[in-house]
Amino acid sequence: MTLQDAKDKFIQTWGALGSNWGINKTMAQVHALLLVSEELLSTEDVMEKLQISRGNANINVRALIDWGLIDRTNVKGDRKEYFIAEKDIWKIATLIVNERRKREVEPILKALKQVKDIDAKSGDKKEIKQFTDFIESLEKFTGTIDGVFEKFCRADQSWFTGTILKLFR
Amino acid sequence: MTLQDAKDKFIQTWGALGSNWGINKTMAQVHALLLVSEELLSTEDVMEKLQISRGNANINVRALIDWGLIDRTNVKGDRKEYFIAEKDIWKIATLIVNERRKREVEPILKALKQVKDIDAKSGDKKEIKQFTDFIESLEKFTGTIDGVFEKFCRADQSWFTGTILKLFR
DNA sequence: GTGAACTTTCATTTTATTTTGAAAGTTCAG
DNA sequence: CTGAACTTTCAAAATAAAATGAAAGTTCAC
Repeated sequence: MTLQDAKDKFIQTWGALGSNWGINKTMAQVHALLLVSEELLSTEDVMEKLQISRGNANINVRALIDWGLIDRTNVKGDRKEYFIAEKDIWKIATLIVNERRKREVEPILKALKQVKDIDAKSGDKKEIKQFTDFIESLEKFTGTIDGVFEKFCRADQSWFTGTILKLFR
Repeated sequence: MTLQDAKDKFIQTWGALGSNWGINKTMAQVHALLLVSEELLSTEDVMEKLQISRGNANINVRALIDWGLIDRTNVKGDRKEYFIAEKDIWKIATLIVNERRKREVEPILKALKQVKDIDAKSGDKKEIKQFTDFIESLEKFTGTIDGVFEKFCRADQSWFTGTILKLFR
């Protein structure tokens, strides 16, 4: 396999993986492309290398910027925008985890809270308690896991590898 | 809001959440329905309560059984199959994490391994090293995280709350 | 064995998500 | 200002994913 084949294959694979994780295929592919590119790439370059339309390239590049996974740069004497990816795996992971935390945990907790507001007359007392107990255990669990991930994102890698990993042998 | 409204809303919410996590909407809804049902439900019941077709109900119930999230039971004097959900949040979480680990980590590692087999003549030596170094850091990271989740799944809740949670304050 | 009760399959239809590309918007050197 | 270079938007088209339901398959009491 040539280096180019390997890069292409990596881009395809990363794209497929993205789909399993709620990140769309093209966004993941653009990310992968930038991860394995030495040089800065413009929207034009992304369009050409992945054979996608201008709109599609623009939207996904923008999303990656929102997530903090890539940055805009400028090249002197050129009006085009160029993009570069954060290459440190630890940083990539914390950016992704943090972004999903922000987008998802809040709505979950909000929905669970709403669902606990039940008219006492609407059902058997025991049955209502059973339901609200379940929802509360879900709320508590969600909060706990969220806390762990939040700390994970704020922590630096050495604390994690030094302190945490030992416990997970 | 009546108890029934609350249950319905929970089912809808859980379904929407599922979509964000690579679990299809109906599968998540069937799961939610069984989570908030006191009694055993048959395929027929699931079809009726969620207004879905027999095929759809069957496929998603089967998937939930594969994941270990629900069990089949039999009722004496009735040939129908009835289903019941595991209700302990900790168990639910570990079942899901473990299932996704099994399904996803193996393919990732396999793909990354393949992509490292690069013909040395196909590119600048330094460039090849840069790429394979990156892939290796990804492999290492994936393995580490996988290990953490594996331990998480095997651990019991008290070890987690007692030992781990303290470190994540 | 037989057939009623139940479960599974899968070609077709429906729904949801992504992509396209042309047009509108923005920026800035001259 | 002006217009060329570039970026963003969005309605329509294409693609992908999920649901339907009728038919085929299975099981088991009699």
